[in-house]
Amino acid sequence: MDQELWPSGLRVLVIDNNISYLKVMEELLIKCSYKVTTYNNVREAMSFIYGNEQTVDLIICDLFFPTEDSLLILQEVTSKFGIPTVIMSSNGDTSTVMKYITNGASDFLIKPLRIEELKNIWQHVFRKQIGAEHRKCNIAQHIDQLSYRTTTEATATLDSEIRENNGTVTDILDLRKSRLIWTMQLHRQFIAAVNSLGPEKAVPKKILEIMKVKHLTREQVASHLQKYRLHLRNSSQTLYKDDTPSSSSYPNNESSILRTQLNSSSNSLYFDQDGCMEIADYSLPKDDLSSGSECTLGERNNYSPECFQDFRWDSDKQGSETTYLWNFEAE
DNA sequence: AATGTAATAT
DNA sequence: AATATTACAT
Repeated sequence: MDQELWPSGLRVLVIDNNISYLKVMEELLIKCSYKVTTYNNVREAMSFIYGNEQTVDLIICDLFFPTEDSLLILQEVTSKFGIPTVIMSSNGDTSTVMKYITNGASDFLIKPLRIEELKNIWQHVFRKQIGAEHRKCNIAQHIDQLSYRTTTEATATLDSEIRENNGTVTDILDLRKSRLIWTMQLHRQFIAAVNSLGPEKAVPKKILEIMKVKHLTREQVASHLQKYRLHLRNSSQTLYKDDTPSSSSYPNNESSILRTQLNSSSNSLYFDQDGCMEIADYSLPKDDLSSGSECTLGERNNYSPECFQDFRWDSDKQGSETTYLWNFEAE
């Protein structure tokens, strides 16, 4: 339920003149399941923002001491577009922090940043959303067990903001109604798992293990399997125009399976750029978080992270493009 | 305890 | 329309 929500896909823009530190930041943010864009200078970053102000949810900007360009970002971008901006610096003396905070920074973080600090930066997006009605914030959503308390707080805050503004902010995101989308890639993996198990042995739990997709639940696989078998029955019926049911309970004809694979692969949508294959570092079980044992990213993961995918969907893409279509109900 | 199925909900 | 959830049987 609520404790399983995580704002995956939050689009973070990082600006730092140190390119190697940009890499570090990128890795950390990706581990948080955020989408990352990086720039090593303020000028290019600014021009990017001006063309893409709807696609940036949060800015993390280094404190460029000599020129104070970061102040410029704050005053221009933050106030103009309402994009929350976090300043980071290795120098954290109070007067500096004060200056940036009073100029609109959402937070001031001291380098080097740990992932624990970056995990929670999404909160700034929620807090800042008031008055940002012109922005379309299509944030991909999915499930995680992290930040139980803060997540519920933030969604509660969001709720009240939506009520106050009466719909102007409703397109921000509602973390509570996220659903898995069976992309063709996901479906292919599902099919591969089913086929490798064989029609008799393909049961949700085994399929789930073979697929190795993070956050995918047994129930989701079961639901998909149910529909998949419906699909098989239906297509085998139309194939043979069969009024005499075959001896086996499930039509195990390879042709329908094959056709399914062909159909899906004919729509060759490989998703390399938008992170559907993104590897995230999450642990799996949902248990009682009130027990006080806070889960850190990856610390309870029995599996090596790189063999897992993470399912996500990008709301920029319309579902019809990525969703697997059952051919028996086409049209 | 996990699964299959159908019905129902979102 | 697609996915999630539920209820019940196995």
